[in-house]
Amino acid sequence: MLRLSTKGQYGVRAMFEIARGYPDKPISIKGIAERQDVSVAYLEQILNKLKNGGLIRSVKGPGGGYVLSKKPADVSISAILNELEGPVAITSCLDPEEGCVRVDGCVTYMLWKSLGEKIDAFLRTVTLKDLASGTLFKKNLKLKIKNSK
Amino acid sequence: MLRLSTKGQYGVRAMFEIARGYPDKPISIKGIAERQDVSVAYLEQILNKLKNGGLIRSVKGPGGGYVLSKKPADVSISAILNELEGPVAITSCLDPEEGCVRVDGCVTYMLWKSLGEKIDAFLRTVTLKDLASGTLFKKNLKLKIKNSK
DNA sequence: GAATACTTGACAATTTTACTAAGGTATTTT
DNA sequence: AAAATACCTTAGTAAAATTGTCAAGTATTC
Ligand code: FES
Ligand code: FES
Repeated sequence: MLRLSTKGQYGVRAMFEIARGYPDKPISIKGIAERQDVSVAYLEQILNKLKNGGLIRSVKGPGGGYVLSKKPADVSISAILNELEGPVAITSCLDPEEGCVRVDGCVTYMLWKSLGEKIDAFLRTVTLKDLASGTLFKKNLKLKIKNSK
Repeated sequence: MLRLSTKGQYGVRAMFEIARGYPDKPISIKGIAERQDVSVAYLEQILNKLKNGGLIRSVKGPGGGYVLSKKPADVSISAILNELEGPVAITSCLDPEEGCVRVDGCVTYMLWKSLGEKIDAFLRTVTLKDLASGTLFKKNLKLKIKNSK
């Protein structure tokens, strides 16, 4: 359950590739497609959204591609997914564009709200730099050791 | 993003209703349907799964319904969702029934794995008793006060 | 002007979701 | 025994979302 769409997944992987060229080497869609095994046409869609969201900028012509707008340490996974799929909203009741008439007195409202906040809080702490440096793996390892004690 | 299906949502709300009859008052599908605004036919499907998973047992005949197998404090949201929709698996790569050939060297694998673990850890801490007592709201409130300090 | 590479919008196949329908079984009450 | 209550099980289905593809652009460089 709670599956993330491929668009979100591919988007993060594409952003990781683009981060590798920061700050001055544009990364082409073709290059990303090859290294991450995703079709060029699909990536076009995804990168376009990220560009409109201001996370990356594009360089046309030969040698062109995409470049990160901010340094990798300042681009969180939350920001990427937010642009591609909107904010975390476990239920339609929590979606700013939908809402729910039962909110008052609904026993599960706070549950899904809290969960959503926890998820986003985590995603805000992880950046493209973390992906590149493997920080996440180390963090996770530390947690496990702590828990098994 | 990361929407939970209505099946999972309704399932939790149904379990909350059933918890109210614990330990000896069976709650009928019809009653749940009325109080939670969900169709009887759909609930039948959902409760059947929960029954097969051993979370509830059924009492047939007039005055019958469903009863929790364990006390509310011992039934976590994680257990309910697990039965209805399987374990948390942010990507197909993390799904025990699917997997992924790219796992080695994939920079996002640990990211989705960690997120999934965090989500499940949270859902394991929340029980039906918490829903009924509003514990969650208080917990959340405390967190907010702490963070705003 | 030829090659490279991003841009945009439409569209189609597939899968998942969110149910409905219908007939059956078990239990209790009268 | 019969009627009423309530769970049990499978099948089907319409709508929505997902997961892409396709084609015809525009801009830049060499
Ligand atoms: S059903 Fe919408 S808030 Fe609970
Ligand atoms: S793509 Fe499957 S593990 Fe990264």
